[in-house]
Amino acid sequence: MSSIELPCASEESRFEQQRDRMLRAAADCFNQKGYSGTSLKDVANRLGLTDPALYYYVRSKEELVYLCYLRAAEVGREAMQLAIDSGQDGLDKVLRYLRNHVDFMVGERGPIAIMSEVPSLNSEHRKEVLKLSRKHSAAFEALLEEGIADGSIAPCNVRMTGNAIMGAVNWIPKWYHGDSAVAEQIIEEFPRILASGLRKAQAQIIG
Amino acid sequence: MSSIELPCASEESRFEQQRDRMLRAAADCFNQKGYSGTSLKDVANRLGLTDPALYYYVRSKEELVYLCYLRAAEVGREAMQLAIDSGQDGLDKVLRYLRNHVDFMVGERGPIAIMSEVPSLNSEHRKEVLKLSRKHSAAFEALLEEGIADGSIAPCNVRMTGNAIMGAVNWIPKWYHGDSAVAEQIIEEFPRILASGLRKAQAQIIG
DNA sequence: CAAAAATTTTAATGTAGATTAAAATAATCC
DNA sequence: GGATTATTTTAATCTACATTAAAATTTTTG
Repeated sequence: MSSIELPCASEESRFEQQRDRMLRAAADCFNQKGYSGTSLKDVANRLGLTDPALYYYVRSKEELVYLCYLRAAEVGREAMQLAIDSGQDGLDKVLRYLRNHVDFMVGERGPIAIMSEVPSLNSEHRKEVLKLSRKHSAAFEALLEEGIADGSIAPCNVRMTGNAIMGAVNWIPKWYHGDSAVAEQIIEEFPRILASGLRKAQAQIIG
Repeated sequence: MSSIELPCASEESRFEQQRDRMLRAAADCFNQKGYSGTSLKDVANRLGLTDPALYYYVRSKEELVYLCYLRAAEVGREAMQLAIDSGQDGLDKVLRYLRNHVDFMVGERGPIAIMSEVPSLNSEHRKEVLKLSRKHSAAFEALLEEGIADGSIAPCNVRMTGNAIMGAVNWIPKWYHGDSAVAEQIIEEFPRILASGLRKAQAQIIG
């Protein structure tokens, strides 16, 4: 109730916004130049800042990486939740999750940092990130189980299958560099290939 | 012409052997502790050496990484060649390649370094590694094309499909840590899932 | 517009870890 | 076994960042 602009919940504070810009710049640097190849200066410069300015937003480079990974985990979680909420059967949810996640990665939520340097996080941060990561894997495996139970997905080793698919997804930032035409191809082809596989359907005897 | 033991081609020199041990130790460290998280001391200690000893085998840490990546590329190339030589149709070659590559990664040729830090290589090394990498991708895509042509693989966007599958494979060292029971599961499940996909085969009308 | 708070800068410090040099040990060879 | 070569070590640099401190600027607010 007012003409006064209070930093209401719906509108992020300038601080939050800047910090998010920073995290995305950092994610982009890490993905493109590698972790050891990107200095705080690189990240700062991309924002038109000088390196010490970043310390207004994070305590350390370690925390910068940590926050990038938290952000990555959060995006994955959202993609998952959306899929769970809107999907029909197990397979449909899996495919929706894939589409959502890829959509986020290559779209306005990206870039998202590849979690290549989890081991260099400090013990506390590492534990938390690993926990989120495992939780996400478990959720994905649960979708697979669901699909197997409801008959939409063929029986499989869900652990390995999950690893395979998550690997394909996690690797995307390695080769995707912002070309939106390619983004569409990813979104089109990934769910298709993972759902149907390479093998050409044959006229087959159903046992 | 002699009873003198020349370091013949078939038997690697002690130097070569030690160097290879070093590269594998380094790959393992990089995969497990991350690039920035592993110092030369870490690698050296794992071999029962002290850090400066490594400089007898490589000029620099950069070269160490470079050699790890060359080795990774070579293993991939061998897996590919083996598959090309022994496979029947396109799909069969693809699956053999997958099996071979995974076999190597988790077996006596491993561990193999994830190529996470290509961007931190110097310009010359980076170019060479990228060239090998692209060559390998191209070879894989060629197998897909072959399969599509001979009818063993369903038509697809080979670029994206290749990226997806290579991603799944490249990510393995992130979560595989030497458990041989798991190794068997990988070898069993990866080719299956990538060939057949998630979807449960339905009784279908063949168009 | 002045004062307070927020944000960024310039300049200085610190340090881990890569690298080098020189010496020591171990292996090889005649 | 003594000399030569190969390998590793200890001890000493060197440097690229990350980080901190203090000052300057910009933004907000009453």
